[in-house]
Amino acid sequence: MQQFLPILRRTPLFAGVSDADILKMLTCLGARTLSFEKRRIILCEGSAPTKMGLVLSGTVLGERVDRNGNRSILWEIGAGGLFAETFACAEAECLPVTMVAGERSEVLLLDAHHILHTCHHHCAHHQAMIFNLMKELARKNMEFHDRIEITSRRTTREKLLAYLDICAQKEGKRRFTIPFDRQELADYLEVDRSGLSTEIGRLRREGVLANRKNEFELF
Amino acid sequence: MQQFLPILRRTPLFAGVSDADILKMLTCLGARTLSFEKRRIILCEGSAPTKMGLVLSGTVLGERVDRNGNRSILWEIGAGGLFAETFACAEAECLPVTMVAGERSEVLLLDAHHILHTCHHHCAHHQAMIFNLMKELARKNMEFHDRIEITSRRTTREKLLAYLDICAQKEGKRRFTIPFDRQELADYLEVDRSGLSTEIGRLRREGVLANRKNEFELF
DNA sequence: AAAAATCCGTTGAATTTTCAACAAAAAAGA
DNA sequence: TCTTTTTTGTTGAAAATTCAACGGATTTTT
Repeated sequence: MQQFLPILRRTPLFAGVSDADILKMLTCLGARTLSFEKRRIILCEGSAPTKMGLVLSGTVLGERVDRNGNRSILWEIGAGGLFAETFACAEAECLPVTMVAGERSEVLLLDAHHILHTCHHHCAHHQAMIFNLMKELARKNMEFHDRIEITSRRTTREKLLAYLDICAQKEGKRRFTIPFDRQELADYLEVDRSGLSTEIGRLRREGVLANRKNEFELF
Repeated sequence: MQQFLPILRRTPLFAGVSDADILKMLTCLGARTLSFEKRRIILCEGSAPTKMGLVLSGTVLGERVDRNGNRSILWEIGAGGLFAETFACAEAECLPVTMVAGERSEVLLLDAHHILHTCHHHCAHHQAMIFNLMKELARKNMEFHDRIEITSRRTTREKLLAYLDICAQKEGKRRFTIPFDRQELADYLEVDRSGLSTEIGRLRREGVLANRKNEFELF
């Protein structure tokens, strides 16, 4: 596990915990690392949320598919990010989403039970971890607001512009690369892919933006 | 505050705390009760999230309005429910939503600072409260999934049916009363009000459901 | 380097939503 | 009770989305 310490240190879950203690806690939490190829399922909708995950490398997508086959992407989680912590903390009956690797990725899976129910060895850190989890849950909750800011718009054009605005804001530049391909972007915005392509073309012709593949620039 | 104990006891924030301790904590948390007429703003978008709220009676709606004047309703919170805890816990810069009274309501406002940063008097309960908050944040987070299950659908008809299905499931009956009027329901589903009315009429004619005002029955 | 698979942009037709306006019904107020 | 206000249902026209299909471009695999 040693090799992952640089990432684990910067993780919300272990904020303020020393390296030595992180390693101790990992065994206590039943941590194990796993690798996944692109598109492979990490946690499957309907399964019991007994584990939460931590992205060591690559990216993980949270998605769901409705009966009509429309996929929605809920999160895109990069290295250092947590996933499935919500369902573990809520002690939900079954996962309402599927977590898949967005690219070749390594993840750490932790036993949720050991996080929620105090153990005897590391109680001092346990309280810190609960606090960290609370902060992280609040942050995740806020993230939904960005998504609602986007998906509540009525037209493809407005959704796309709202999304790009938020990206530019987060990046601090008017030029940035988005982490989605076209289909994934459509599934994140909850619109039709072809309509999205059309709209991007239109905005480009209107001089509102420029793009080459996933690299966008707003004018 | 005595008169509100029956509600406060059943509140997620004070789960497992004795009546006497609840009362002690209320003063520690700078609690004060306020009354609001229907439609009155309780917390305003853009203000600093220094307080979180607890519904003592009535209902509170969380909403936001985009530049085109489309309102989205994010939550409908009944007696005993918490609100604005996310922004307090995330220590956000400003509120991204507005909380308004859905009807004549009484609410308790608590200083967020005192919840996140330990005080000397009630540390034992403080830890319990952090844990309760974590659970509540996770639950709120899960609630978003119901809303996404609804708003990710592409048509008004599908959104409405998804919503009614979830209502029926929660209620455990095929007959139930929804907490929204037509405009509010449209703003929750993020569709056009007139289109929603048309769709309800169509579903009624097709024999899929029956309704009288806000009382629905699914067949 | 060639072949296969995937991704992306475009198009047109069908479906659906939105918007504005209006009237009936219901609720609130005088 | 009567009046006023608010809510709800309807309609038709304009706008937007979805869907299916296709070809070219790019990437991956062999």
